[in-house]
Amino acid sequence: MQITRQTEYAIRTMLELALAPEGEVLSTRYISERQDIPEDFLKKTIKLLALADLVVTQRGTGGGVRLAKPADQITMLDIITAVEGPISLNVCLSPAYNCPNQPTCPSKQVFQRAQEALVAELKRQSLADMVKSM
Amino acid sequence: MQITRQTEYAIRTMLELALAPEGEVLSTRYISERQDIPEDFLKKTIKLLALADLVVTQRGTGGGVRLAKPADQITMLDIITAVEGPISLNVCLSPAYNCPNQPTCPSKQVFQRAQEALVAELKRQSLADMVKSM
DNA sequence: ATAAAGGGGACAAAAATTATCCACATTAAA
DNA sequence: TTTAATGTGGATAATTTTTGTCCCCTTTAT
Repeated sequence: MQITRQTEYAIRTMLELALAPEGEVLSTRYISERQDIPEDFLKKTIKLLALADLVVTQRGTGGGVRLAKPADQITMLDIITAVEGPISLNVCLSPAYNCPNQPTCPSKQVFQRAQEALVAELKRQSLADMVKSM
Repeated sequence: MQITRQTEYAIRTMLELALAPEGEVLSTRYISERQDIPEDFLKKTIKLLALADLVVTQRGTGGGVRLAKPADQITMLDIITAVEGPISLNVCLSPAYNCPNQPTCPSKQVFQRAQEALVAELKRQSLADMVKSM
C-alpha cells in the first residue's frame, strides 16, 4: 500500500520541470543527475508521463522534456496514475476484476469509500501548489 | 498501492470468525478450506492477527481461532495494520525514514493529508458493520 | 498414549520492481 | 552533410517482495 520508487522518481521529475523556466526543456541526463535517478530507468518513466500527456518530449540535439501544460493543471493523482495506472486499493476494485463473491462482498464497499477519499485528496493539490510550498 | 493478497486472506478470515457463533473457535484447516487459502500460509497470517490482539488462538485438540473482542471494536484499519504494519503511502511517511530533502519536500504534505483521509475511512467501518451488510 | 490442533523456522517459487544494455531514429548545429 | 546530442524501444538481468511449501515442534483434550 505504497507508491513505488518509480512514482517517486516521476514526482521529483515533475517538480524539477515545474521549476524550470517556462518553455525550456531539460534533458533526461540532467534530471537524472540532479535527482540521482538511473538514467535509463528515468527515460522509461518520462515516457509514461508523456503517454499521459503530462510532459512533452523533444528529440535531437538540444532536445529534452517540458511540462505539457501549466503546473496548476497537473495533480498528484495525474502523476501517480500515469506511472501506476488507475488506483485500486484492492484487486476487487479493478475495472477488469470479476469478484466471485459478488454481490455479497462486504469489504468492497469499505475499500470503495476509502479509495474515493484518497483519490479526492490526491486530486486536490496541483503541482503548482507543491512548488509554492517549497 | 494495493493491499496484498495476504491482507485479503486476513479480511476474509476475520469475516468468517465474525460469523461464527459467539465464543466458538474455528480451526485453521476449516477456514483454509472454506476460504480457499493455503493452510500453512494462513497459519502465519492468523499469527499476525493474534500478535495484534485481534484474535485469540487455542492450541491442542479442539483448538482453533476466535475473535479477541467484539466485532464492533475491530476496524478494517486494524486488520490491514496487523498484516502490513502501519500504512505509509510513501516511504517518506514511515516513522523510521529520514528524508534527505527535509524540510523542503513538498510532496510529503500531500501524501500526509491523503493518508489521513484514507486512514479515517478505514477506521470508520467495523467488522460488525461489514457483517451486517452481507 | 494418541491424535488434533497451533507455533516456528527454513526454504522455494513466483511475481513485481528496479536497473542495465544496446541498437536505432530524430534533430540541431558545426 | 556529417556529427553529436538526444529521446525510443526492446531485451534481459538483478533485486526485492510476496506467496507458498515443508517439516518438526509444542500444547492439549480425549
